[in-house]
Amino acid sequence: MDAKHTHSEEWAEVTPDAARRLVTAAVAAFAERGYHATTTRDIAGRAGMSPAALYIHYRTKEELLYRISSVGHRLALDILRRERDRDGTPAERLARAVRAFVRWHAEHHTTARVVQYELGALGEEHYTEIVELRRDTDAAVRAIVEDGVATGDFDVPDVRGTTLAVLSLCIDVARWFNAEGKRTPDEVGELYADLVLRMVGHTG
Amino acid sequence: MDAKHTHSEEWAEVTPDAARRLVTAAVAAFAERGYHATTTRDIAGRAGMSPAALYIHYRTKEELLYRISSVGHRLALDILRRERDRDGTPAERLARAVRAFVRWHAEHHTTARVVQYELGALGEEHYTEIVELRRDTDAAVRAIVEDGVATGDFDVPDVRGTTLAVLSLCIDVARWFNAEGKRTPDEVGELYADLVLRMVGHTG
DNA sequence: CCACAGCCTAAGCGCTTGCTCAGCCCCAAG
DNA sequence: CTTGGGGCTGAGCAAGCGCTTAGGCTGTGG
Repeated sequence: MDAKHTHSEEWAEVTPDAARRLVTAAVAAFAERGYHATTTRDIAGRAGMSPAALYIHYRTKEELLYRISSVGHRLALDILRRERDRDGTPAERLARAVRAFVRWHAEHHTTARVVQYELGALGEEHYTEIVELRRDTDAAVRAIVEDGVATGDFDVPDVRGTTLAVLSLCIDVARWFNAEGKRTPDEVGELYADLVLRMVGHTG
Repeated sequence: MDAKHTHSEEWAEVTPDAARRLVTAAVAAFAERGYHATTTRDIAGRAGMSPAALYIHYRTKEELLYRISSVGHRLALDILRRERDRDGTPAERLARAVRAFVRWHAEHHTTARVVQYELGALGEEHYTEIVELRRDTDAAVRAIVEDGVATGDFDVPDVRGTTLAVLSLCIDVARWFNAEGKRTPDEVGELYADLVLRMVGHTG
């Protein structure tokens, strides 16, 4: 997993070029209509190829979804882990983590939508693999919350429940965020960082 | 819209009996696999009928989804409006509204999942009709938040954004709630009411 | 020049989909 | 008993699905 995750380089690790074009086409289609309502012909068409070309790079349509889900989950997890491991007070680290995590979900809301809401379409083996990554995501946020409780900076009666709520809140940004709306990803990140600090009872 | 919305009477307004059996069968199937992955044969089978019987009560599969979505949205909206209009301080009213709204989403999480996450499969006319109900839902919560700001009980810099976040948080319960999990709907409602009061800066 | 591997397409196979239709059963009204 | 209509089924249609196959380009190494 590389350092830069800018918008244009989101799928840089997917090669060759044709395979990457298929991934971006599939993300657009899955986000718009959902996995099951998307046809392989639609994906191939958006990537400028014939339907058969898809099967040179991916064995099935589900494998395409798995690639997207796998890369997406790893990107999101890396964002949280990076902020968890940085210096600063628990409040600073939690605020930074939420800001970055929410910004990613807003900026890449099409990718995030597929990653977060199309899990159920994965095959059994792929699904259990992804669930593992989601447990790690939960653990990363919980670690920061627990640090804040230990130092006395946070007042959290139910750490697991609050962690779940924080993640749920941030993830759901992918569902409602609209690029044509009036809020920028930065603004949403800022608002949510403030709300989450309130949720953990940070008095500042 | 009637007073009681207990588990067994959720679809009491749908008649005749066969039409109601189809609705409950469709809710189960849509919640499990999603609208597009569910076949009319599966729905009819769960309701104990032949595939053709579905079309005596509903013109299309989409109309079944619309019925579910319409009834579900109205039930959820009524819960919020009832608490909005009751007596009490803004904090009490907001806490009660969140408790009841979250409890409904947890208890009826299969219905809620369909209602909240399968909107996109609705036809254009039905979709715009449902979006109207969702605007009303947002307005109901916002009214309570605004009351709290007016009385000085709440500290909310961004009313629209905070309202959006509160609703997003509550709605997402339908996605992750698991009936076999360790939290009861009541416990989740209690936790969430507390978290939401923190989000609106209620000092108590 | 040829050989060959990688990438691609046109055509289409087998199957499932949403939905239809002719006709049956059952029971209340005449 | 006859009539008629609502609720239902078995059979099946047209369309669209995921995916496969046979074969054609194109560029590189010998």
